[in-house]
Amino acid sequence: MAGRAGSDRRAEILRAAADLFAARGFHGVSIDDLGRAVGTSGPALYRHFPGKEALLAAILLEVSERLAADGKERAEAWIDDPRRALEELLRGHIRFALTEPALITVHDRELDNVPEPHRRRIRRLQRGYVEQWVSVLARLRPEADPPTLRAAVHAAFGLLNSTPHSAQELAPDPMAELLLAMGRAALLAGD
Amino acid sequence: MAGRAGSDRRAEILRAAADLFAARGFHGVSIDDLGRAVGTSGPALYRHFPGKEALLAAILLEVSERLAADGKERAEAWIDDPRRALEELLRGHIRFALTEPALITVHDRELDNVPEPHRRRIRRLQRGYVEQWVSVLARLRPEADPPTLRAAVHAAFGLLNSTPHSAQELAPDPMAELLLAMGRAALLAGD
DNA sequence: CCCTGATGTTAGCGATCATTAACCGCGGAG
DNA sequence: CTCCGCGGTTAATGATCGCTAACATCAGGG
Repeated sequence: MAGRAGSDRRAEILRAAADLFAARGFHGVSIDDLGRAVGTSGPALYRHFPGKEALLAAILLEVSERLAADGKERAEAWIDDPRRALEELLRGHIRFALTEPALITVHDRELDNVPEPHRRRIRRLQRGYVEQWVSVLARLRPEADPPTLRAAVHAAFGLLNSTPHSAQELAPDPMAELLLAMGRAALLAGD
Repeated sequence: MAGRAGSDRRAEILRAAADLFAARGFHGVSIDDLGRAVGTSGPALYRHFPGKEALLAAILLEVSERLAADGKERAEAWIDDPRRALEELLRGHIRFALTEPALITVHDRELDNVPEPHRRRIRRLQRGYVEQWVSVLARLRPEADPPTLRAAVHAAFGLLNSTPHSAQELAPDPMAELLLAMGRAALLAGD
């Protein structure tokens, strides 16, 4: 099945890189490690990406875009039902975290290693995603001020993103239910 | 015994190392960086620690011990009031996370870089700490099975430990209150 | 049939890394 | 006084790093 090998290569490299970066950290993975993970030599990667940092940037950009787009879609679909919108945001994020643990891990650990041209864009996307959650939550908790809501959303992300590290305790399905219940309760906790 | 002066230096090195490891990751910090952070040259550190990995091991061991000991103390002090025991566990962990963000960060990111003799001990301490929480929580939620409780505790740690990354949104005091409310709600969420 | 672009390979370059070696000032005990 | 060990220095070593150079293979179109 060598049919469509060419264009898949880029995605294959990014996936392998995300797994390795998640497991050992950006600086803990060498170019040769990355090449070996896709069955080539190290320098072969320079035919697809200009450098190691570009790999990381591509991973983070794609993740940030997916999260932001998905969040926007869900929030807008339930624009008049914030309770349901929050539920959908939670489900979407949880599904992503359980499906792509490596991406979630890299996404919230390695931003500092992305060089400046791309870092700003990734930050913007991340901030937009957070604000999506904040604006939904603001309608459910009108008494809370925005800084508190932002901190609460960040804390909830910490809860949801912890899955990759604790992983094997539970099967994906009950884990999703557990995270949903905990995330909802945490975000709606008055005090 | 020259205990005081020598051990000041040691503690100073460990603190600087924790800050750097938290900010840039274990592999992102060089021996020269570590030396510079305490006003000496890089190789001077070998007068106090056998190597870079030993620095990390010492940091993680101390943190794990502090958490485990503190958790045990609080849980046993309220052995007959699990509601209060959970409250105390939460407060203790939150205080630690807010007071020592670098230690918390290194503690849950860098275990894989600790070589084997010490890693096992650190893991044992960490597991003991988790079980402390689980056993308190089990009395508050008798219907839940242990794997679910363990996963819930890990998720709660993710929530509490996210502080260092979101940090500057809120002053420490309201942040502590927010985390307490969210952690309590998340852990007690029936479903 | 060759030319060319895409995608590999190995060799090598300069930088940086963790660690060791060799040396030194100094404070306090005998 | 002397000696010696503690805690520092600079220099050097071998490994590894990201990346570039130079070359190879091969498919397809003219």
